[in-house]
Amino acid sequence: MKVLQLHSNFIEYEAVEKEIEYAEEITNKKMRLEEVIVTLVAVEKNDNEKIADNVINEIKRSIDTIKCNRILLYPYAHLSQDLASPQQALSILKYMENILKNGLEVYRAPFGWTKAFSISVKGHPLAEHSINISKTKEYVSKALEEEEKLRSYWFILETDGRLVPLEEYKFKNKRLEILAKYEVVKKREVDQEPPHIKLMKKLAIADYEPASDVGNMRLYPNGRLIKSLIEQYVTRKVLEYGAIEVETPIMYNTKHPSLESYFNRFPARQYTISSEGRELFLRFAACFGQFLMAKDFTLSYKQLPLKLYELTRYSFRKEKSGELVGLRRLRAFTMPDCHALCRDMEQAKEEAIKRLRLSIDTINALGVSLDSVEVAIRFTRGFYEENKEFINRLINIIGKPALVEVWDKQFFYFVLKWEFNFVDNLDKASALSTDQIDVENGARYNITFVDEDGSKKNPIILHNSPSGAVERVIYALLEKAASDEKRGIAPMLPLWLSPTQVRIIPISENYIDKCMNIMNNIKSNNIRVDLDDRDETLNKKIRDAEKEWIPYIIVIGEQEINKGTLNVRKRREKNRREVKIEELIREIKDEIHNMPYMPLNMPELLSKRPQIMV
RNA sequence: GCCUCGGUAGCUCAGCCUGGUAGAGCGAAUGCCUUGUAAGCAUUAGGUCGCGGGAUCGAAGCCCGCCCGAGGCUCCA
Repeated sequence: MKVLQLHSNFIEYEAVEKEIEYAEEITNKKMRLEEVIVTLVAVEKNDNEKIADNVINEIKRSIDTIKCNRILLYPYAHLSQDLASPQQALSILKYMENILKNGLEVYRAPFGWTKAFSISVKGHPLAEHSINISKTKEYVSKALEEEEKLRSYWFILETDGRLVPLEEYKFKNKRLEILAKYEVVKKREVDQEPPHIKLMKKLAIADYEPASDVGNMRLYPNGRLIKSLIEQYVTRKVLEYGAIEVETPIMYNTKHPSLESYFNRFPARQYTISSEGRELFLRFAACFGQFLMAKDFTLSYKQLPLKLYELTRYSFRKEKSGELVGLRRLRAFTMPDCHALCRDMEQAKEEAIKRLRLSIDTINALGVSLDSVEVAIRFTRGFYEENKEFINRLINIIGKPALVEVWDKQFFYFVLKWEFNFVDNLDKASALSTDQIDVENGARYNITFVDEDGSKKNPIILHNSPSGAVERVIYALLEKAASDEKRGIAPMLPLWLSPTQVRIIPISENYIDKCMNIMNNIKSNNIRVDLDDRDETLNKKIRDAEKEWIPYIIVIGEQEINKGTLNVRKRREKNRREVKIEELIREIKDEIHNMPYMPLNMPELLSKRPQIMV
């Protein structure tokens, strides 16, 4: 709604002729008012009573300052390019008139007439005031709306394939029980903040960015380094599995037919932006881009399964503002997204098994581990009846009981979905790795391959994120560290992810040169090493290094220089020992094995570093 | 969106109830100290107390309005 308020000495208008069919019937064609706030109003397409309420509040606010309580509502279409229908506009105008009458002297010029008018506007600074309030259009997918009506049946799937109704199951695993309650009852009362939020700030990994939208984080150098290493590892893993990496746009036209219907099958909220009259939305996964690309491929059954991969930086989901928590739940996040186009259900099932193994390997290597994750599998009853053996294979590989949700009919685009849920220190569950068997989008996006008999067919598509969102992996690692700390274990990140792996501390500035030599030696072995050259006491430097969770601390003084050894303090073992430099390098390289390496993401001298957090 | 809490120095926070010269610790700068495994000492700089209005001789504090942020609830990667 667009409104222009004019504090006037007088206005005179005359209704000349009906402009539209819906014009109001009127008695007084001429009108003159004095000492009045003329309020020109254009009602726009998406306006409703709630918006009208907001406008009324604005109007009242300015009236209070002007101290004039006579007001003329004057329909004035030319304020907007995006008008509501006449019926809608008139009903909202009448609504506003009624509300405003409560306490004000309100007149309304007739709607739907061509009018002649003269006006004399006062000259004071507050005499003219414009108001523009409009609904930010939010698309809510049908899937999201209908999900609420969805009827689910819950079970626990035993590793021998037995499906035990949830209410009959005796839980041996507390976390699985937590996940089950979490999913089924869908309610948890907790009033603490999750421990990873303080940690992500203290370790200078990530923080909120008030100048952005909520759920869009800033990543400090440590966070960028950690995230980059995880991204590299997952990407390498997926490429080794045989996927082809591509890159696709992050925004799409809402009017595209495939997207519009897909959108209505995916339960998520979107960011939308308009540009040159088009409505665009930001992707919530890499599906669209990859499918739109795949439909232009010429494919034979011989080339299937075809695996496409993209690391989406970013995927956007406009979660309700109150749902966003630290690194657990974001509006912009990075997600590896790997689709496999399969010839038929048989091939899809074979491929799904491979991808389950891939996902298990991936989270194990990342340091989250299958042990610290609870599995949920969801499928339609029909799929289960026909594929019991396949589901047995899944649970066999997983090797522990899983929560099962069964739907009577197919509600989403997939017939089966599994995910690994990390349960945190406050018993909150959130999904990491996932895979889905999609039987709709091949046709929806018109992706085709030529089968053995020469006919064109649509592939079955698998949607796998082997690690889940990268930010969420970091969240899981921090929550694990916090839980270690609670149990009296020194918290730390996996060695390959530690921003500094080795810190060298000279006893005094006299040894800095020698330390530089040692540092360069270690660095040449692809180990992240830095040097605390600040003018602080030894104790202070040790303390600071411990606060940063640095896995190896080396103190260098006269003794070490003379002996040619290193005095190493190892965080996890809380001990000190003397080793030769080659031994230390060997030990570290063995532990990192072949996980990715990136150099230090800060100056190697601490004295040259900006101080980021307390 | 709803509920709750919050916004004071670069950071963490005290002061607010009961109005009267704006505080501490950490960090920073400078100097002293030259260190043997989790905080050495001193000095200095640093604030539009989120914004606007009201009542008051006087507001960080009381009243009203607004803005911003966080956590929780529903959900997902």
